[in-house]
Amino acid sequence: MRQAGVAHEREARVSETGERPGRCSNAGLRRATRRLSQLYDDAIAPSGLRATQFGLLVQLRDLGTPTMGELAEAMVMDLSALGHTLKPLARDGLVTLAVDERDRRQRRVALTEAGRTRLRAAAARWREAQLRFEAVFGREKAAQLRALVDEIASPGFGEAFGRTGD
Amino acid sequence: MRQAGVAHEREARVSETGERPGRCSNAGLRRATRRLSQLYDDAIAPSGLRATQFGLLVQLRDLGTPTMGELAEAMVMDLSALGHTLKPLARDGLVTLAVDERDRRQRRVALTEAGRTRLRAAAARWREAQLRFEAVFGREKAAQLRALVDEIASPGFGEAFGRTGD
DNA sequence: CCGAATTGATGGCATATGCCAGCATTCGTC
DNA sequence: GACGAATGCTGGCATATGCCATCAATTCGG
Repeated sequence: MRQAGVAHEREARVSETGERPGRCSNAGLRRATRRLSQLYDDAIAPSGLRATQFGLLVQLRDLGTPTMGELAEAMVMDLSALGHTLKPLARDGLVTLAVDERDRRQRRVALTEAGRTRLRAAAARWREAQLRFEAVFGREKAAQLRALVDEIASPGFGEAFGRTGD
Repeated sequence: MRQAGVAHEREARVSETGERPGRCSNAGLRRATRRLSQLYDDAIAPSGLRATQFGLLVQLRDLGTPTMGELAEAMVMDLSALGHTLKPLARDGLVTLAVDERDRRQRRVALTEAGRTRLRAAAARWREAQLRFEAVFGREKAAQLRALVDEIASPGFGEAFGRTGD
């Protein structure tokens, strides 16, 4: 029952245009992400992968042998962040980085056999977590949520918002 | 490097029960969070706060002088993670940690005047980002999204999902 | 009141993420 | 073909997060 009565205090000062923003979408998303990551992590951890790493490997499997840049874009992740994130996976022999001979600036990322094996093991646990989530939250709402976040993650959204950096 | 026969494999093995989980909700949420955090960060950064810190300070303002545990729960954050996150804020004099005299195990977190000032400055920028997000994404969908993530972040959800750790 | 169990927070370690400053490589141009 | 601009990635630094081991303080039994 805690955070029920705090909503009104900051409504007062946003009256000129009538545009009253709701609570922070970003903060809400982060909270939900922390919770959900913990739930998926608990489920996947025994396989030796974090939920985040699992997601990365899935994306990698789907893309084949993308360059770091391509993978970063697909993950909606900063290039350097991707590099850091790949390090423990490379160290453990789940992925490899290889210079692209066509363009030696680029690195091609690839799943190793060990990576595929690990991914399969994690996938079984992931599926349980996913089904459980959909059961508890509701398949309908889960689908709605995915549609909404996918739109935000889509390349077009960033530009529409006014990204100047790309 | 073989990669044939990878795409269909996950379709094939989920037929027994007919429950075919969709794409990973967790991964989707993370992608969206990265994107949105970047957008809010870009907007808020000039005030000297990260979007995450801003959210934390807002929560702190709303709670008053909670203990670390209370604040962590409200943020859906691990207690130690909260401790780490507070460190730069305390270092910069935006928040204080004080032993609770009633129970000396507990630390009470509080916003300093500098913290309130910084928060106000950031809030102006936040509001622009928030309005822009709602304009681009749609107020309706933004509201839907917040409702969905708030439910996931709510205390009840974690338990319903089968939290064993609490 | 003492010692054991419990609770609240910290410190160490590891991953997750992002920004910026290089470095290497390629591309374009003259 | 040399040179400067553009591109792709790595490394250093800082925050974001979480787990576990530990320490400190409180509570509980007896």
